[in-house]
Amino acid sequence: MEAARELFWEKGFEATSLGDVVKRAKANPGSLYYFCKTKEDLLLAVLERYRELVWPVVMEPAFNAVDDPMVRIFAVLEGYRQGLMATDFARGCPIGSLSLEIGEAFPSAREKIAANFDGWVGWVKKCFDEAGDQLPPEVDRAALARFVLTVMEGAVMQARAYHSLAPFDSAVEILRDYLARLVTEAEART
Amino acid sequence: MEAARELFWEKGFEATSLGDVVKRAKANPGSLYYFCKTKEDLLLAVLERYRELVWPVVMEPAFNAVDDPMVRIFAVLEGYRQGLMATDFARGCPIGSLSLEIGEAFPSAREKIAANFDGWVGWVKKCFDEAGDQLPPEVDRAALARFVLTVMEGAVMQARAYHSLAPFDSAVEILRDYLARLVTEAEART
DNA sequence: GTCTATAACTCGATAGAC
DNA sequence: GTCTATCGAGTTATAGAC
Repeated sequence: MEAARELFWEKGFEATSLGDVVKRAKANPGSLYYFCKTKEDLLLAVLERYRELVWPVVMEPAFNAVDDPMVRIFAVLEGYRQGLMATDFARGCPIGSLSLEIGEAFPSAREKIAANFDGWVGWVKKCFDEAGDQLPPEVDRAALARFVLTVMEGAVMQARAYHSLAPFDSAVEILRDYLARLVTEAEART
Repeated sequence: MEAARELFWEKGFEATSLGDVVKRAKANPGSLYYFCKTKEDLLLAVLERYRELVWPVVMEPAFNAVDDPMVRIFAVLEGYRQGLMATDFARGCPIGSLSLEIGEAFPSAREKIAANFDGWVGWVKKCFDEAGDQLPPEVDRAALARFVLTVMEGAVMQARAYHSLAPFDSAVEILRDYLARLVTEAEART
């Protein structure tokens, strides 16, 4: 299962054969079949696993490291930046990649992907909620949190295509500028 | 070739077999092989074709329909919105999808994907350049144009995952708010 | 529950006649 | 240049012994 998660991340779903999975897991085809009837089931299990991992792997480090909730957002994004660097752009956001690859092929997988996005966005929304009156009251915290995900996914995609952190950094910088303008506006209001 | 382009768009690269391609094209395996030795060659040809299509398909309609370069940006984004609706979220940005699916598998394809992104961003940058002093002078037009691509890709990804235009519309709305703030700042400066 | 062996099929790629 | 036929490898999935 962990082997499947790694391989889907590295090579994608279709490009990973069940043979690859059993080989990586040092198991046998029969054992895989015992736990998981089809490749689609394996994908669903992997997506469920990712949902459990988003807090300990992506969010918790940022929440522990940074008190200011508005700054914490950028610690989360910095995590993805580190991931890109550590893998030499070979791996970005596994959910984003699977999202576009799966498309309409497996509706149940698509739902689990949406659930993964919801979980991610939920944590970021918590930050914006916690920020309180640092943001103007009329700003939609949920929409803003989703926008952070939007920017992260688009930025990771381009960084991988170019093998360069420049598109990622420049996107984060513009997001930072936008949030700073919102904060400035909230301050001017008081 | 056109058949391959459609199928890579609909199902992705790995999920499309050369058999699918010859069937869609009503051709024979031998003919495909005559023009294109490998599946990777076919992918490169498709990506090259996309580079030619970005102006007539994506940009030209928006450039013809809208004079104001800052408004034109949103006509481009509206085109993607229409595409999502017309295909019931089955197809988004073909380059974005191929980008994440290919990853490191085919370096030459990765370069062509980056070239596609460059082309797209180039047209949007033209709009910002044309906007002149509607934007503050210190704003980096190239980075801002790339940010529009970032937002579009992230927004299309989520719209497809949720089968809903809401994440797309909300991202575009926030982008619109950001650009409006830049314009307001430029006006205040004069 | 885990192993070996393999069925049933599809894949990309190609040879050789026309 | 386009056809038919097919190779050999790799695919998902499974049966049946241990």
